[in-house]
Amino acid sequence: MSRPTAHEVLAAVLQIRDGHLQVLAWQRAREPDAGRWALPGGRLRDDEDVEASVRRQLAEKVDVREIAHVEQLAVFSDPDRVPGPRTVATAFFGLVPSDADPALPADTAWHRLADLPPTAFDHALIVRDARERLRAKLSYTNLGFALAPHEFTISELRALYVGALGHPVSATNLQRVLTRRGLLQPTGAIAPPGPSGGRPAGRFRFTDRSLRVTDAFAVLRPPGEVARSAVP
Amino acid sequence: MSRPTAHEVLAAVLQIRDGHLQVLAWQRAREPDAGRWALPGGRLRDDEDVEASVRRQLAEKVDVREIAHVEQLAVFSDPDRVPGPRTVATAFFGLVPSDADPALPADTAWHRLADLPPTAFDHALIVRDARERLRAKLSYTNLGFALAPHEFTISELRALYVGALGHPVSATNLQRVLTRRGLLQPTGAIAPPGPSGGRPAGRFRFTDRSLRVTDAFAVLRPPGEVARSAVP
DNA sequence: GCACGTTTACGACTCATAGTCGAAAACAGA
DNA sequence: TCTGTTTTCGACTATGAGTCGTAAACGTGC
Repeated sequence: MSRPTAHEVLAAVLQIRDGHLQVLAWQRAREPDAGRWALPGGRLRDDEDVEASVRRQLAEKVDVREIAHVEQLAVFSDPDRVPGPRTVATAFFGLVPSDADPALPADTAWHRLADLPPTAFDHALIVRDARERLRAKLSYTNLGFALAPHEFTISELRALYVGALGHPVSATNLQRVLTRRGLLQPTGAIAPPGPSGGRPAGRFRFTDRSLRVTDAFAVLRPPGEVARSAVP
Repeated sequence: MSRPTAHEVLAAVLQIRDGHLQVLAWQRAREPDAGRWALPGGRLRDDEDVEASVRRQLAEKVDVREIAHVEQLAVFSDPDRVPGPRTVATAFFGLVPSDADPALPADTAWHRLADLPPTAFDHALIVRDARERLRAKLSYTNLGFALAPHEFTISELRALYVGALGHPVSATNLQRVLTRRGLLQPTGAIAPPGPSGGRPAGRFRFTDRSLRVTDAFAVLRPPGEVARSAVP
């Protein structure tokens, strides 16, 4: 009754580079959509689930050890989303810390989201969803850890948040809020001052490098709890 | 290279009934997993995307007009999640307002999440994810609208939140927070008092019956904005 | 060395939001 | 009319967040 339906995975891997949010893409050499930029991914194999599949396929483009966070985004299943056999895609979103600069194949490059070249198929939708997910989760999780190096100064962290959110962020409040919620720790180390001098900045790290959600509505959390629960 | 992979959709439809969170399920008559309870769903057709598919298949179990909210949950893709041909499932989660009591087929019934009968395949995982999604979204969205009737008293609304969250909720704070964020409106109407008397309660409604997110980290929203953005 | 510009750190003040408590209002039933 | 119930609403307090200003710690040029 049905023609064969393939299943693929795709990943929008984001990183703050040069203060701007960028996405990893490769340029298609063959039709359809030759010359356009596509997200890493490919067909789901019989012996792997979608998480394993996206990690395997990302490994073909970058050193997966550089990827600090990967999560499911959504399913894209429009019957005509790609030409040829019907293909349902599970989209993922990944984050690479700003200090990583993984080696890339010749056809692969980073592109600013604000200045994206022509993209293949419906991949621009996936990139848009990934950006929205990132912006939302920065607000109620510790997801900043996946954008930041292991150690950083508050100024550096602020620059990452500005790049990801696209609007000014107060360094004082950022530090206070993250500290109060127990997400941030001073390392004791001191960063060397910049070229134009200035007081040397203290270095910090995130206490957790796995996703944690913080509170929203205080009313709606169990009474007496501090509301800081881990997420699998 | 690959054996055929089917794609199905499944939905965990939740409702607060008798003050408890319940899920819609039907009892399988045939093997595999005969006698166990399964979520509504079925195979994805060639001409529909997953959203259309889940709505079509839910319509076989309930009046879809009663379903106030549906959203994607996650993909379940373990190669052995079901016996037989490999099947990747896109799981959804749906909400039915507490005043709806849709007619159900003979094999279909509501079950309390706290007291779930044996479930088929990996459907218990989907139910668990749905509950977690509901609890989280109640805290930073207006998702309560999908649990509540069009009009309700604060006490009724509080009971719904208690049922969904599983812990006590302050009626005063619930009203104040929802009102402050512009999610709640008094209708002017007055509800009749209960059997044991008491002051008649004012009736309220949600200003929006589509999903809206409210703020989390105030630091991380654009300066000067009230942070109340619609979500598609 | 010393003044100057620069950058970070941090305390002080103020406003907004949330948690708690208790009194008053509005009903039913005896 | 009195009592018990339920809802409503104000007052008070605690905490979190926004803003500002000043001090600390550097490099540079004189």
